[in-house]
Amino acid sequence: MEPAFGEVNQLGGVFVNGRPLPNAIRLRIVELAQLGIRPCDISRQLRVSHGCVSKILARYNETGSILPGAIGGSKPRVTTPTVVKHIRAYKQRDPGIFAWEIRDRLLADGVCDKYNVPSVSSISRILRNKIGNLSQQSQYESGKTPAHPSPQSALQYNAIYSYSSPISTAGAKMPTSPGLPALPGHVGIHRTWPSSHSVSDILGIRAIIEQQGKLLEGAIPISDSSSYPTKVEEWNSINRSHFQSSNQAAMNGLDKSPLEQEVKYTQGPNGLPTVSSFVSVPSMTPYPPPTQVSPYMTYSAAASSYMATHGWQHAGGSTLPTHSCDLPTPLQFKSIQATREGSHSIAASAL
DNA sequence: CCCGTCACGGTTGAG
DNA sequence: CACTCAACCGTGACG
Repeated sequence: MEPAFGEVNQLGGVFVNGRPLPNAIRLRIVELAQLGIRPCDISRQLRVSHGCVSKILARYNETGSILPGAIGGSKPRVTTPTVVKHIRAYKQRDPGIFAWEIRDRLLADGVCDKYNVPSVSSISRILRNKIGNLSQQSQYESGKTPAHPSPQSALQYNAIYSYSSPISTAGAKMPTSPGLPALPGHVGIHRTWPSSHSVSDILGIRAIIEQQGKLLEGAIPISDSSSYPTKVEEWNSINRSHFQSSNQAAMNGLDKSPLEQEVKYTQGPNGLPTVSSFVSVPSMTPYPPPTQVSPYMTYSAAASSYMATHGWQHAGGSTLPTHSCDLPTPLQFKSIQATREGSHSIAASAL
């Protein structure tokens, strides 16, 4: 059973044991690091354990992704990507082929041996679930190896992060940033948008996306586990929230990260999105005053409301994994950098 | 003091 | 449908 509230770590930050940090915080960790802020200061400022900061940054440098890995589930035992690929090939070559024939062929072609060959029923299920729609790539195809990312998830990550990066700071700072991973090619952002009905088009943010520049692409897990099967309902809700929040984006102005709008949405999944309480807060509290407890406070009117109503807490149900935050305005970043000189001053000022 | 690493107690979800 | 279990999580402590 999942706790309704998170726990508080030594630094006063709120976390939920066993669950990933909100994407917004992960993103912020990377952003701060790219601004040259030391991990230990990031740790203090965001009240995330340094081990965690270290891990997230290490992963980011390695994979280019700020996202947590795929939790749970099990790897396919017999229906490995290779097997699926072969089955698909057989089926394409001979659409009328029977499952038992496929089984025989897998054995004959040496794809499987008698120990790991899928049962006829498994093959049927594969045919039904993974190959029934031949236009749809097998989600497992690339597994966790940084091979080719599924366009779908790339799209979805784009939808989140492109949109959420602090535009001005990212654009200005990123290009020569050292921590930035070398990204394969220059994969255009909208290359991954499937159609003209993409979110960016609808929201009219393409221009923004293009301005985003490097950080944006850095934040997109182009080469990492993005191809890992992603929970569809998450993306549904994300996209939903984007649609839903589109007017708010226009309404709220520049400093409002879209992720915030997602929270607005997720904050009231069962009722009305609690927009009003949200909108006013971030601009008032750039960083938590000393008395406040959690960095999450920054993201919502109160930690309790954040924790209590946040969708990601729900076990089993359709989770809304993206979390939002008010990404620091350029101003805030400047102040951070200004205090950068003394290593303690940041923590002091942030706390 | 900083930071990489890892045991730990936890959650998740495909099989 | 309940269960299993290997994946991942962040914290906290150690070196």
